[in-house]
This record gives sequence, C-alpha cells and structure tokens, in this order.
Amino acid sequence: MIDLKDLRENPGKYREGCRKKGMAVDIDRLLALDEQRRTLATQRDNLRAEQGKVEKEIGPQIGRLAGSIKKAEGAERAKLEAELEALKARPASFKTQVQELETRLQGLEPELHSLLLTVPLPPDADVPVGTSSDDNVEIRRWNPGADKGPCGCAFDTSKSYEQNRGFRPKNHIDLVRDLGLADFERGVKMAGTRSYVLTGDGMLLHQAVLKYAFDFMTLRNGFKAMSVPVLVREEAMVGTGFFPAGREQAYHIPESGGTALQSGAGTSTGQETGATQDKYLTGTGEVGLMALHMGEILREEDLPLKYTTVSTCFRREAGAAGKDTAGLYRIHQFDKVEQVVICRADEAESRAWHKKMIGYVEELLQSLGLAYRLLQCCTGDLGVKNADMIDVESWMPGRGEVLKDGSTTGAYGETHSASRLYDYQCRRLNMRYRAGGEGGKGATTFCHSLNNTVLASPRVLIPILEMWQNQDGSVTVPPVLRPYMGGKERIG
RNA sequence: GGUGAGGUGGCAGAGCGGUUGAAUGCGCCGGACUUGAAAUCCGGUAGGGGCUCCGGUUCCUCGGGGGUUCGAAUCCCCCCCUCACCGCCA
Repeated sequence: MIDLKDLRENPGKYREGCRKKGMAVDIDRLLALDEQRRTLATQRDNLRAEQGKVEKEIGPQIGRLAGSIKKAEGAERAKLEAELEALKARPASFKTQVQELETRLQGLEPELHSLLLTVPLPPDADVPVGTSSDDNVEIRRWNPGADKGPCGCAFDTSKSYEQNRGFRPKNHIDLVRDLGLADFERGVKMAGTRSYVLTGDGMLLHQAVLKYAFDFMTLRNGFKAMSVPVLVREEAMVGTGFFPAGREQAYHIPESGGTALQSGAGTSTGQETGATQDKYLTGTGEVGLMALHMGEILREEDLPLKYTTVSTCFRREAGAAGKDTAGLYRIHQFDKVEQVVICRADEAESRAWHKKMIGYVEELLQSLGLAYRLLQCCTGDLGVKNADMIDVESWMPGRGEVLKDGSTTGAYGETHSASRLYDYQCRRLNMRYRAGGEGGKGATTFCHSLNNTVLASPRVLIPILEMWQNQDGSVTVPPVLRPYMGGKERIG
C-alpha cells in the first residue's frame, strides 16, 4: 500500500508510476474521494468537539438534577424534570448531524480503500521503462569455468551444447524419463494437469538441492531458519500484497462450507481482519515470513530481520494455459527456499541488501556449476508491489528453439526473482519499528522489506540435469550436493 | 464434532454505566543517590487521522460493526478471532 498522504502531495509521481507499470488506476477518483472524506471528517470532528464540550458542561448538571428530582415532590418535581429534558436535548441536536456525516463518510470508505490497495508502488527512477518481460535488460552473465563447470569442463552459453561438451544433450523431460526420476503420467492421473511425481533419485536430488540451499542461507549466511504456514488467512495475502491483484493465482480453501470465490467475485473491501475462516494456499514462503510480524512494532535494534524458509508453493497458473505445459518448468506445486529481509526505512540500506541477496544466489548457482544471467526487470514487469526487481535466469540447454536436426538452442529460464519493495508491503502489514535507537522514543516507522528466491525445485533440476548430463545418458551429481545424496556421484 | 472461557497500552493485567485513553506491575526513557554499577526513590512513557500561525489543537481507537443512553471499555445484538476441556486423529 502506498502512503495516501504522499499521494496527495505528489500525485504526479503515482500517475507516472501507473503509466510506467502499465496499470490503470483512477488516481483522480482516489484523490477526489480522499478530499471528500477529509472535508466530511473535519466537519464531523468539529461537531463532535462541540458536542463533547456541551456534554462535559451538562453532565454534572444532569447528575445534580437527577439527585434533586429524587427528593422533590409535585410541581417542583415536574419543573425539575422539564429542566432535565431541556438539558438532555442540547447534545441530542448534534447527534443527528454527526450521524448524517458519518453515514456519508462510510459510503466513501469501501471504494477509497479498495482503490488505495490497487495503486502500485512507483518504480525507481533507475528502472528501465518497458511494457513486458521482453524489455528487461540484461545486466551480466556468468559462465562456469573449468573449475566450476559440469564434469570439470568450462561451459560457454554462446556456443552450442555440442560444442561445449562434444555430444548432443537430452532435455530434462527425456532425462527424467530415461533415468526414472519423475513420473508425469501418474502425477496427472491423481492430481490433474501440471502435476508430477518425483521418484527415486529424482526425489533424492530434489531434497538434496533444497537442503543444500537452506543450509547455505542459514548455517553459512546467518539467516534465521523458519518453518511457516502455507495455509493462511486472507489478511496475510492482502497484507503481503498478493491480494487483490493476484487473487486468481491462489488456491482458495473455503472452510466455512461456503462457495469458493473465484477471481473478481465479490468486492474486496480490503478489510484487515479476516472476514471468514477461509484459507488460501501460499504461492511463496514470502507470505508466511512477512506476515510473521504483521501488526507489530519492532525494536530498531532487532533489525534487520533475516529469514529463510523452505516451503511448498501452490500456484494456479491461471492465464498460463498452454504455456510450458511439459516437464518440470511450470507446475502447480513445488518447493522453494526463500529469503526475506526486513530492515530500517533507509533506501541505501535496502538497496545494499538487495545486492547482497542477489550475491547469495550468484554464489549458490556458481557452486552448482550453472550458467546464469541477471536481468534488470523493466517497469512493466514489476507487479504492483515492487520498486525494483532483478530476475536471475539459469541456462537450460533443453529450452529455446528447436532446430532442423531436432536439437534445441538452449535458453535462459527464470529461476529467481529479487524484489525491493520499500515500505509498500510493511505499510499493508502494519509492520513498524520505533526509530531513535535504544528503546527509542522516536516516531514509529514502517519497515522496508525485500525478498528473493534462494532456490526453487524441481525447476532448478532442469538446468542441473541438463548441464550435468553425460554422453552415456547418466547425470553427474554436482560435488556440492553429494554430501546430501549419501555421497552418490552419478545418477544412472 | 461437542462444551465452556475470553479478546484492554510494548508485554502482563485491573476496570464491568459517570469523564477512564484507561489502575497496577514489568519493560523503556529522564533525573536523584553512588567513584561507577546494582538496588532504591522521583518523574515520564499507547497508536492513528484531520487542521495548524509547527506552539499546538481536535477527533478516532479497549477485536470489528450496529444499538441502548445525556454519557459505554463497561449494557444489548450480529460478526471475527483466540484459548481451554472432551471426542476423533496424523
């Protein structure tokens, strides 16, 4: 959520932000509603202030009168009672006016709030303007040298796989079938399209790479290891910024026996408290990690908070029909190690963390011998909540164009996404800290938050299997994973 | 699934119709005492919105919404959430 006060003062900034992100939000309408609300609220407050004064004044009088009435008799009593009624009538006249203003105010509120939730965080000035992922800008690429590369050789993505390795590669779909690492048919039988079963060494490799990545972040880089719910209330989804925009992307579990709301159904009032007992399956561990301190005032000296979780992620992949339907690339359920940083509201600090979090991933991918590149996402690819986003794409030899001879060119495929959100998310989550150091008396300030994939599997198995395959059809286990595979060096 | 209890400031926890945005304790901040610290004592310490001559001023908030009342944290209704016990069970 953006700062309404800032919107009021710098509407141009947000109009520009919408334009750059290619999102249509009626800023003028929002400003008009805000203006109306403030006018009405001021009127109401003034009336209430007067009413309060009157009440304070007549309160004791009423008390005294009531006392006298008890003792009084006959005409005297009637007179006092009339007096009492007259007194009571004074504040009553305010009441109807206040109530009328109140009604009008409440009429504005739902639209105002839901509009406010849809205003995107403006992208940073240094983010290239563009309309889709096609306009993303490559920052740099990394190719493994002989020391890091698969099977002890260097790998250069500007050459064909055959030129690099001396044989035509299989794609991961063939590899998992031939090596018995996954079973798509049975996955689909029980769970429908985009489902799979990992079998034998496939599952072992999946677990190995997840555990390796998890240990890398927690044991080696000091992030706190966490296990968080993946089944959460709407509050957590709205707070972390996934709702309302991404509602159709999430699985909805109606717990109260009601009918499941699909995308767009009903108007989201954006209420901060859960309205039902319904739950949603999270598409990323980020939700659980960020919602953890929802509504809290943190201590500045406890920042930054650095968390890592590994969790199963659920995505409906609505709107992706027909895209990447085969294999382990785009699936409804997968596991992901996620990293999150919650830090002070300081742009320099949050930028520094962004770099650092990307650095972890680079180190991790390099240790796995996977070629990758960094992409600066353009404004059109950012989504509502990000000011800046860097994607990491790993080289997947089995992707890309199919040539005449049946081989593929290879292509980069997204495996990571590092977001910088300023206070957008923490504002929604109402997550603050008290500025001013030790036990500070300073103002409460919304924290900044960042998140980045550490590693998502089984998607990452695609580059691992394809890069580390051998001519004989076996796959070498990357050395760093062997301790997690009982020392196993080869699959197949 | 059944029954019961309860949601109050950073935390714990009183208040159950009368000015209470709220006792008390802890925590935190400032001060006194002390060579320093601890202990002790004194004082301060909720969040948010509006307006502002930036000194203030005013409104809202005791889970949320509505109602009763001159007046509600306190009474009534609806909703949300949490906890406990029993049953079932990984």
